[in-house]
Order: sequence, then C-alpha cells, then structure tokens
Amino acid sequence: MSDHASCLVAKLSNFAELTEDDQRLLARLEEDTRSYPANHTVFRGGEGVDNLYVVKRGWLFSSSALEDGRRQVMMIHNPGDIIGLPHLPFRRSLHDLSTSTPVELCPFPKDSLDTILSRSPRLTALLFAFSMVEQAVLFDRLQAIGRMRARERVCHLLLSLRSRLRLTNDVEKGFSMPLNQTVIGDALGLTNVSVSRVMTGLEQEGVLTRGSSWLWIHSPEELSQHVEFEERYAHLDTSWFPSETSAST
Amino acid sequence: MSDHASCLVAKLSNFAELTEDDQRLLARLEEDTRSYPANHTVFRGGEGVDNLYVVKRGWLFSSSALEDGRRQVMMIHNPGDIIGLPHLPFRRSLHDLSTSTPVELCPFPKDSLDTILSRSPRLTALLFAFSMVEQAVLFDRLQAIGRMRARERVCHLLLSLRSRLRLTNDVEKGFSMPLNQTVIGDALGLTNVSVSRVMTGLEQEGVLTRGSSWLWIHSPEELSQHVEFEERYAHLDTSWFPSETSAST
DNA sequence: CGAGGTGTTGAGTCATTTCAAGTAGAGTGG
DNA sequence: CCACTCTACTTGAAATGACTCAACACCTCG
Repeated sequence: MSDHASCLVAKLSNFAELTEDDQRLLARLEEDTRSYPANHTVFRGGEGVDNLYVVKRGWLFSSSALEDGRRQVMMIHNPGDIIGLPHLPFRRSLHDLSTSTPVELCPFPKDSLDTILSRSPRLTALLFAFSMVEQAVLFDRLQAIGRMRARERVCHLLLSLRSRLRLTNDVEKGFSMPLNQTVIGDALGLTNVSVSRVMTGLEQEGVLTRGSSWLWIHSPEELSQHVEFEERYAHLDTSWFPSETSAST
Repeated sequence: MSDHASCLVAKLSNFAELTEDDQRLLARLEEDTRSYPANHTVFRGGEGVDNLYVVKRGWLFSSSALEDGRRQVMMIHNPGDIIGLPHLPFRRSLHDLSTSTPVELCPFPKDSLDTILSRSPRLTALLFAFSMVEQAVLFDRLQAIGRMRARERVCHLLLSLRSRLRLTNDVEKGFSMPLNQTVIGDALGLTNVSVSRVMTGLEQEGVLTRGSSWLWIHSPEELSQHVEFEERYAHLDTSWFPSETSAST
C-alpha cells in the first residue's frame, strides 16, 4: 500500500510507526539477497539451519511430510514475511521450505536478532506481536481443518490469503495466486480432487473467477456467507509496547 | 523436576539459566492469585481482555466455537504455562478459556511485559523461544488433524501431553489427565464417539491403562509405533540469545 | 509434436459421523 | 443408605463426505 523499498518495512508500518533506528535495524536483515527458481526446495526439515529469511519477492510454503508421503502445508509465505522464527529454538529446521514461484530471499543469521532484542525493545515487541498474529491465523486454520467441511475450508483459506495480501497489494480486481490445488489441499487436509470440485463449484456459482496462477474474488462479503471468517490483520493493539526510550548506540 | 516455588520458573529453567534479576521479573507476574472451580469459563472469545495469566495449578484449555456449536480446542494449558500471548496484539480475546479442574491463575496486565522487554533482552528471548516451541507443538497438531487417521491423532495427542507434563511432573507411572473425550475430540477434529473407540482399543491392546482423570502409558516407545511423533520440549538452541549484559535498575 | 504438470470428472470405497440406546460412576438429598 | 440425577463413556447400525482410482482434457515449454 505504500512506497517502502522493503516489503518487510511496508508490512510492519501498517501496524506501528518505525523509528529511523528501527528501520536501520530492519534494513540489516535484508543486506544479502539470493534467488531461487520456482518449485525449488530451499531447505528440508531436519537440516541444520542457522539462517532466517526475509521474503523479498515470490511465494513459498513450509510443509512437513510423514514417512509415507502424506504432507501438511504449515504456512504460506509472501513478500514481507520473515521465515524461520518457529525454527529459532531448535537446532534443526522443523519443516521443508519450498518455492512456488521464482523467489528472492534475504538470509540473515539467527544472531542478528540479538541486536534487535538488545537495542530496540519496541521493535522486539512489534516482531513478537506480528508473530502472534501469524499464530492467530494458524489457529483459524486449525479450526478450519478440524471442524469445517471441504467447501468451508477452501473459502476460509482464500479469504485468509486475500486478507494477508491486502497488506502489500491491491486485491480488489484479483491477485496472483500461484498455488496449485495439491498445495492448497495439503494446507487444508484435503486432496487435490476435493479442492478441484469445490473451486469449480465456486466459480460456477459466480463468486470468483480463476486464471492460471490468478484469482479474483468478486465479493469477499458474498464469499464470507459460506464460512465464518475473522480478519486478523486489521489493527494491532500496541498499547502494551515499551516506549521508544531505550539503550542506543 | 526441580524444587522451584514457581512452575513457570521451573519450566523455563529446563531451557536456560535464569539470573536472580530474571527470576525477580518473573515473580512479579505471579503476585496475584485467583481461584476458579472446574468446568468454569474464565473468559470468552471476543471479550476485551487486558490480562495474561500464569497457570499455577490445574488444567485449562482454549477453544473457539462456530455459530452452530462446532468447537475446536486450540491449546491445553498446564501449570507453568503463560496463557494469553496469542491474544496480545488484539483488543479482544481470540478464544474461550475454560477450566477442566479447579485452577489457580495469576493474572498480570499486558503492560507488565514491557519491563521484561526493556530490562532483560535475554529473558525476552527465552519467552519468545518458548512461545515458538508452543507454536511447533501447534504445527504438529495441525499435521495430525490434517493428515492422520483417528487412531494416530489420539496417540499423537497423548504423547504430546505426556511430553509436556514431563517438564514439571513424573509421568513414568501414569499421570493425571482430566480431559473428557469430548474435549479430546474437539482438540483433534474428531467426535467423542471416535475418541472412545480408539481409546478403548488402545487399552484392550494393552498399551495404556485408564482411570477416571488418569492415564498410564505403559511404554511411550510402543505407542510411538502407532504414530510419527517428534519431541519438541527436549533442548532449546539458545546460542542466539543476547548476552546477560543489559540495562539494569 | 511429445512430455510433464495441472485440473476435471465419474464411480466405487471407506473412515468417521450421526443417531440412538444403554451402562457405569460420582454426587446429592431425603 | 438408597433412589435420583447428571455426566461420561460405550457400543451398534446406518448415513455420508471425502478419498481413491482412473481416464481424460488442457496448457506450457522445449
């Protein structure tokens, strides 16, 4: 929505004002950039991973497969996301990280966080808060998978993706959605076949239009009639954040 | 496993050494104590909640219900847990909080965190890390619900509960498990009926013994043969934590 | 033009749910 | 101490939503 050079700064600025110093701290995370092709595995679960990543461009997802191949997609990552916070307390990565499109990632070492932790309690609070927002989205998906029918699950995910993208993109006239139906199914505890049936149905009913890697939700309000959905990216309560004052250098 | 007065300190001490100052900061969170009876709703989703809670005694769970009553249990809370971090960035609570047993909670205001954020980057990192561990447990349950059969889901949850309890209790010869089958089902995306069938089967096969509100898993290794389960509470990688040095008062 | 990835559609199968009835145990009050 | 009540759990039979299997259509890319 804004003209920040960094998607991360753009995303976070939706929720709290960032000081110059905070922006500098964040900029350090994006000093290095690496490119990966589509359908590429960046790392696998169980590997030692010392880096976190800021997503600069492209779509990725984290997933984990059981021995017999059954796969669960855990998170879907968009530009501005920080990938890897959940792996932080572990020696080995929890999940596979795979690209859906060509991608640019900015890797930075775990240690880089300690500067933020030590120098900017306020930025720490913001990162923590956003991490909790993502957890809230996860809770919502848990409920979708655990307690909703196939059609509801799909509607829920589409609304969720749209609401996340709205932080950095215009989605009113459609948006890029480069996830195939197998990935969508694996995110929702469904098969690609069920996803296909639902999406075909939704398109025939006229609630959405699909292109390849592209989706237009005509009216989110109408789609919301098919499922209980809660917006999580609206406002943050920042009242508990520490004040700006802190150690500096 | 240790003789700390506070379950919270006991739990966190499993993962990192706490300085005197850190322990004092944590003690402040437990100054106030309130009691609630079993099967009581502490707060409901959508209410404004300005407090977080440290669990001192008893079992609780967070859940969320759809309009038609379908309910998803999101988290199960034990002594030593901090309840409410996921609600932090929101004005209104995300979930209902209900007790399964008589409970003692220590409420503390959101604002209390800013002292920790400002004064102890290291403790902040620890709390953040533990929050990510809980998120990892959540990911595991997401996979269980999304991609496992009823029997696997139940085995997974039982192993998960046991491994959590091991942080503060002896579980070798059984442990208290005051969750009825409806709650277990709601945590796993199953009905109470399915849970009953699975548990009855497991008991008949001799892998576990049940009492009312009590469970003995004879051999976790044997139970693990029925499901892929990963221990998440083992060690934390604390290498990225900021050093002790920080502002003080 | 062939290959591979992706999506669609139909028919049959199956795990879990739903519905329903019944048992067991804990707590209460007469 | 015995009904009485309530909640939790069990068990069977029938219903069902999603899965599996399989064939086919479409598109992109080399």
